[in-house]
Amino acid sequence: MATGRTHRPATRSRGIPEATVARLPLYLRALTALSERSVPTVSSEELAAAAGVNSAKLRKDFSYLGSYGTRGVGYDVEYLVYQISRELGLTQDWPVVIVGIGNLGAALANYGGFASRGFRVAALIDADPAMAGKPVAGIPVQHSDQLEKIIEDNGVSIGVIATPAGAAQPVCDRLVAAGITSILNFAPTVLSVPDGVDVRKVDLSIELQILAFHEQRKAGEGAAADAGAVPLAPKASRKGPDGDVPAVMPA
Amino acid sequence: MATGRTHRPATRSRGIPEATVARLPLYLRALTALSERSVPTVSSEELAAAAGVNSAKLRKDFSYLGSYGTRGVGYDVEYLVYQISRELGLTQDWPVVIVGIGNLGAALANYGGFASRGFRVAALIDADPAMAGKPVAGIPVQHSDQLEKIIEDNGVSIGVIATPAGAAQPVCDRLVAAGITSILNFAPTVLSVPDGVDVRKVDLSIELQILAFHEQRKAGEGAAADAGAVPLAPKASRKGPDGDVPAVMPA
DNA sequence: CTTTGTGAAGTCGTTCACAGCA
DNA sequence: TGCTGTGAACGACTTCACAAAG
Repeated sequence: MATGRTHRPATRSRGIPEATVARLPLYLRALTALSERSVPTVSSEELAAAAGVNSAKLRKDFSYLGSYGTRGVGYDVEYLVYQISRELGLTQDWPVVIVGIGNLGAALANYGGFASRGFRVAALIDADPAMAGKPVAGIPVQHSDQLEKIIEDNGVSIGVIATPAGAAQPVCDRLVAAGITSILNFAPTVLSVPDGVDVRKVDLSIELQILAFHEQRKAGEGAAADAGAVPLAPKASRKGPDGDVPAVMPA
Repeated sequence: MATGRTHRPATRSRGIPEATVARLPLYLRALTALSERSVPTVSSEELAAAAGVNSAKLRKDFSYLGSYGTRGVGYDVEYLVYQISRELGLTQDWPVVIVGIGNLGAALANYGGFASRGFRVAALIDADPAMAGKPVAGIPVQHSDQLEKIIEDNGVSIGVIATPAGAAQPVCDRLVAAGITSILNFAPTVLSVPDGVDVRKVDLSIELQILAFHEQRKAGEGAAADAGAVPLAPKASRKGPDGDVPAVMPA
């Protein structure tokens, strides 16, 4: 995901597998729900069901964090909430900036899931001067001239990019130059960043395309199920220059 | 990802690895950009760079689709665009419904990346009667009473859930009952669905939490780098009931 | 007797490195 | 000669299955 070399391929010490890290927020969510219902303990089986994974995976995941369970009993909910929160770094406050306050940027600014997990929207930044000063989610939008100053003044290390694709790389470069070391990218572009900067991307249309792939398979299931090469090209070459290649993208 | 058993674990025939499927949209995006610049051919090396992966992976991915390249030359851009589009099922039109027209739902309705890839927003649905009739992104919002009818009338098989967490499972159940077989879930809940229904989820706060995890590591890097157990708990048990466990979630 | 924690086995995915074709 | 296509080696993640602990 991250372009930069970061997640210690060497040093082999307390490395939690990436796949495990990606599931910790899931466990935390399930545990928080249990905590709110004042449930004191859970078994790996119950918690796994609530998080949508299987229990062996969950136990192995937790084993990377330490031995936090009690055999024959299960896990103490409050204690686990705390341990996972700490592991994820959520016991501290993370100021974030959102750059690009269009529909998506505004939705992100309004999104409650951030604040409730220790992420504080420190600033909203947009390139459109007409936006400047207008409050979104109660926070006044600032012009991108101020980008560097805002990041330094607030000690921001996480940036969210919600600009159009074309603006994403320049914005990214400025964020990195200003000291940002983690970026969540919603723009449909590959960002290049120096080593030491993490990038994660969320591409809404990619998810739909993956669903479409599987959906297509379902449709062609009753019919010609497994008759070798189903609708594939003539297998060998078909290297006709082009011209008859159907137009796919609606401009 | 999907809760239901779907992706043929047996039958071993033309199975494209899930990891490859997830990258096809990435390649497609890079190829589309090349196509727009009228670039006729690309090498695996160039295309890999544009898509942000390494070239060996890309070649292996393409090998699952067939032999679409020319040794010594590279890949024909237009031809590949077509092949990948077809493989993903994007040569057909996919009507989708978006349920939950809050900030996020509205942003999704306005998102250009859907329409440009064969996804057509067939309807916007919300439970709030006050929203009914109000146009969002040029499409009038319909009340959720109509949900089943809308799905049947439009032959919709893909649904997007952008409701609050509490409403997601009931909405999901209704979508499935009405014939939806693919769901993109933005609500922060685990959805349970019957076999044969695919669910993919996008959780905005999870991505930030993963970034925070790595960010935390970076901070503690210069200091006590690899001194065994860094800040971890007393290793053995610490099973005190609770009470002194720090509060983590700000209510 | 219940449920965790974990070696060992199994599965999936990535990378290497080179044979084969244009 | 240049670049694709792919077995084979490698590494990461998952699942199994059971010993150990409460």
